[in-house]
Amino acid sequence: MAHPRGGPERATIRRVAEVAGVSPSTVSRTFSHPHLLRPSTVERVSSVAAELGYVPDGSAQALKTGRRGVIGLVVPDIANAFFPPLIRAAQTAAEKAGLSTIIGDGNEDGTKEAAMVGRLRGQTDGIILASPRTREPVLRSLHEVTRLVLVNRDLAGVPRVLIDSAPGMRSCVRLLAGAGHTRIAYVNGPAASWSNGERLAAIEDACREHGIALTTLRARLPDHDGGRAAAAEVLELGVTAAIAFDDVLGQGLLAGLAERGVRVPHDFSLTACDDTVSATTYPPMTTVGCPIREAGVAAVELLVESLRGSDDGDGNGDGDRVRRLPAEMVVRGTVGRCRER
Amino acid sequence: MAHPRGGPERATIRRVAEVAGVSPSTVSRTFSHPHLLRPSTVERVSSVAAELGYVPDGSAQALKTGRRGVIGLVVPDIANAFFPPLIRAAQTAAEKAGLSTIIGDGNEDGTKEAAMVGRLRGQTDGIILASPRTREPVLRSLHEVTRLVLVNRDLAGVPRVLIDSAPGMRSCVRLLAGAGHTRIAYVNGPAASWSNGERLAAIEDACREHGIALTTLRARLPDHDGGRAAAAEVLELGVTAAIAFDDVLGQGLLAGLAERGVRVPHDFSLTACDDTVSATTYPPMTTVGCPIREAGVAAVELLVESLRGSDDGDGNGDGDRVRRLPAEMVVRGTVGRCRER
DNA sequence: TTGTATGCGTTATCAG
DNA sequence: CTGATAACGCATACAA
Repeated sequence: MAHPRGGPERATIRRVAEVAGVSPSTVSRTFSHPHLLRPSTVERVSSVAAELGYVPDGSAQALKTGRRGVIGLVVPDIANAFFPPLIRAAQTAAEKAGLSTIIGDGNEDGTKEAAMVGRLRGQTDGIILASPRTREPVLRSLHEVTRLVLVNRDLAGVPRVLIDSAPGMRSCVRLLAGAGHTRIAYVNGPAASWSNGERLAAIEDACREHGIALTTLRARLPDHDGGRAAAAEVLELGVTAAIAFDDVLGQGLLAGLAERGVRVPHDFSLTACDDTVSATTYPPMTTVGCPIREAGVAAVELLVESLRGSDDGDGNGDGDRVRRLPAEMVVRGTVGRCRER
Repeated sequence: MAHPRGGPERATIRRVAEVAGVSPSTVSRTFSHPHLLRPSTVERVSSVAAELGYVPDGSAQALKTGRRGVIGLVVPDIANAFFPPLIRAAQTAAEKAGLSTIIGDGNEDGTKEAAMVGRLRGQTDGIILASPRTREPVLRSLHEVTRLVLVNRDLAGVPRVLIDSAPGMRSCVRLLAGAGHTRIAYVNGPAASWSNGERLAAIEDACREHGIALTTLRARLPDHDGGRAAAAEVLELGVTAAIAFDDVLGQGLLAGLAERGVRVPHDFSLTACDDTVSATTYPPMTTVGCPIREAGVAAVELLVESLRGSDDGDGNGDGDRVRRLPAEMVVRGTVGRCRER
């Protein structure tokens, strides 16, 4: 009915030109450079175009101009609560720059991730890789052939935005120290995660400074169930507080503790990182508020810069472009005074 | 460094042909129809292409073939926990069909949503609209000019997949009735939501059947805080159980009840819908497990069918394509025997 | 099995 | 301010 056969007959620039009684160039200019045309012409052509349901064919535009108007955004796992806000912010920022966003899911797998980038290369103007699991040399060779921006991966020479969770992590340790805790545990995140390394280092450092004994462990999987299972292990350690790699793990820990009758923050203290779900736990969780949205926007900005930088023949912009965004602690309700158990 | 100026010099099919000592069409066939070529030729061309970092230009392919290899997926809010799993599943299914996915965020705004679709129209082969907030006539006119698939919106004539939460909702009412509850409340979701209407109707029906008195209310906003605030209101109603439109609202309710010292399920019973976060609440929430991933896959399948249907000149497929996916109750720990308060 | 020629829809360049 | 023309990179019909 709507599409009798062969799909909707897409109106072309030529058809609009015919009906409007102008040349194809004029139709083109109506959409790309209306300021070069007499207002009345723009008006007339526009209305004809609307009537015919004409939309410029992106493929043809891309072929001619070399700009596809599409960027790629590859994340390890769309369903991980960390990424949707980032995606949303990036997508909005990109749209403002007239860019659409293709999402790629790397499935927490560096190889798949790299393959995605390879695929996307032919359909996009540039790609943002968030928390890439890809190995460094591969990442570098990808950067040779595509405009790349990294999020939370520190690779000199590649434009990148880094969320610096160290200050927030230090604050957490300080908060725990102030509450009298002297033995705490850190529950690690994914091994391939740059952020995990950074967080661990900051915590180790702060613990040294405050004379706190730190034990580290790794959940079976860095997800909710992993955290829940890790609760038992944490309790056996004889610590009075724990810091989780991220909110998901923290929330799992919280559930695991509740299941075992351990009341937070009365009997045990807990902090996490990211502020993705900690406002919705009960009790609300003290965490480190990562500027996830800002990171998404910054990544798009870097990419857009890089895109523009290649429009003029000038090859500047050689500076090592990095944007560091500090993450600060958000105090909620999961830290209490130390009580020996 | 990597991109001296003018960006990475993209290798073209012609350049590969030169280096490999074959004609451009042979290079083309190497990628599109390798079976038409002598294996040794494919081998040689492939290696040259790899060396040069050649990737077929999507825009040129699209222009020539009329197939862009990209579909659009527009959702009201990427950050809403309901959509990431759907996006992920759809994206994976699309990839298997050789399609990339552009995500659009409609910002819970029908007008923006429609504008997004208009924009995406020129860059995609078809668009999936999940839980569209767009008004029916607009949706219909969009369908005139683009291949469209709807999720959770029942518009005759437009291919659509509908998650039927009615059976699950009925089960919830039955479960509550069995536990002795005779007065319950339903906390509504977004007014423009088709799903909310369906759920409410099913609950009303089941309550009649079981002789349960139903009160309905609407949270300020259908989010976590809205649910938390609604807890007070629900308690004043004098009901002994509540059903929330979705998990997010339910989780908020759970938090609000906990804050007021009401223990779930001992003092009060609660169920929700979607199964997005209810496995991670404490206690884990009894809910209705919507086949979100299946819906995403089904939507892609419908779209792919529709895409293929227009390849051959045959204009069949006029049947009203609908896929209904039943949602069943998932029992967890938030329903207990009725205890008058 | 491979090469040659043409055109997809658009925009940039150049004339007028 | 507007029109004619060529070319973007590729896939295909046709020729060899």
